[in-house]
Amino acid sequence: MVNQQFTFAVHIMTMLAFAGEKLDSRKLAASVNTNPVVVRRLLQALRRAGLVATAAGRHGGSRLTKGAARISLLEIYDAVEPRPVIAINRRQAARTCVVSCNMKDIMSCVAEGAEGAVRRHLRGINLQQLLRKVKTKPARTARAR
Amino acid sequence: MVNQQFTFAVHIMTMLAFAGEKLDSRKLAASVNTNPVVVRRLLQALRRAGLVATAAGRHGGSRLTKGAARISLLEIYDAVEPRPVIAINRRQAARTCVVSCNMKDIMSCVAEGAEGAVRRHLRGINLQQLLRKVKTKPARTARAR
DNA sequence: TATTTCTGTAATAAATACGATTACATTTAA
DNA sequence: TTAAATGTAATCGTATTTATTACAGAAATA
Repeated sequence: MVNQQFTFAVHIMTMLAFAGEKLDSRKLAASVNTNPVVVRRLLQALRRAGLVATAAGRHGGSRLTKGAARISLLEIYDAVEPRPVIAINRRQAARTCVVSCNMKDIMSCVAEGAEGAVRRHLRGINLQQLLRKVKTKPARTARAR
Repeated sequence: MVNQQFTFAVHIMTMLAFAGEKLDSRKLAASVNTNPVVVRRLLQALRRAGLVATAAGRHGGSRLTKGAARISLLEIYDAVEPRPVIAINRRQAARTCVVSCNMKDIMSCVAEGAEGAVRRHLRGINLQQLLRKVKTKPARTARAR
């Protein structure tokens, strides 16, 4: 299964931005269609990144710590620390093969470039932009697929 | 387990470019440090993309169909069809939640942008550039990690 | 032509990653 | 004090990925 933590986290953040008030993990989980514990784990990561604040106990829940316009998708991306965009071969190189010995460095360079490209893309998008797309489109127009 | 097909494929292609001659799946597998069958499956994908030609039978093996300078990493990327850079939530949306109903479209847009950024990056790198890095650096200077 | 050495590919096993769930201690409001 | 939340560890089930085995087919060569 593909790692969906980033998607889940963006969904959670969008929900919090849209609601503009404290939401508990049960409500967030219902929207994402997953388990509250999964949401709480992601909220923990978002909290560590300073993006949300959480109140424990009765009537607890989480809210954003700053305005949606000031939160970029890159911040969310870094908060959940997803796997690299391009995985490199982690196993031992074949010592007798020049190519094999150099592949790790070569692919690391390629992977870093790709990672940077994704990061630049995400840095250019903020939560408020996503919010506008939610408000623009009523729920009943949701497409299949 | 993380998908390493792209890394494996680039390694294979770099080997073929470096060798400049037909190599069999056993030799390629030794360099990548994996099983010959894994290599043959990747060669099948590369063959379908027209990047390599394979001879069956005794003294068989694979070689590049064109010069390293004319093969971009994007072609290799497309040949192995890796998973999307950013996975989107595939499950049902919560019909009563406006945000939930819009998230798939919103994230698809974000994911497509990220995919495009990676593709542009890979399009700008060709096999010959990787080859130069191999030739520049002798095997004994390979670093740990 | 028989043998050897490759490839192609299916089938299956093993390792790993991911998300779901259960459980329970802790916190806070009422 | 109780109810309703969070925090977090532990475990399970499933999906994904790679490794391995097995064997049929192809081509070179003795």
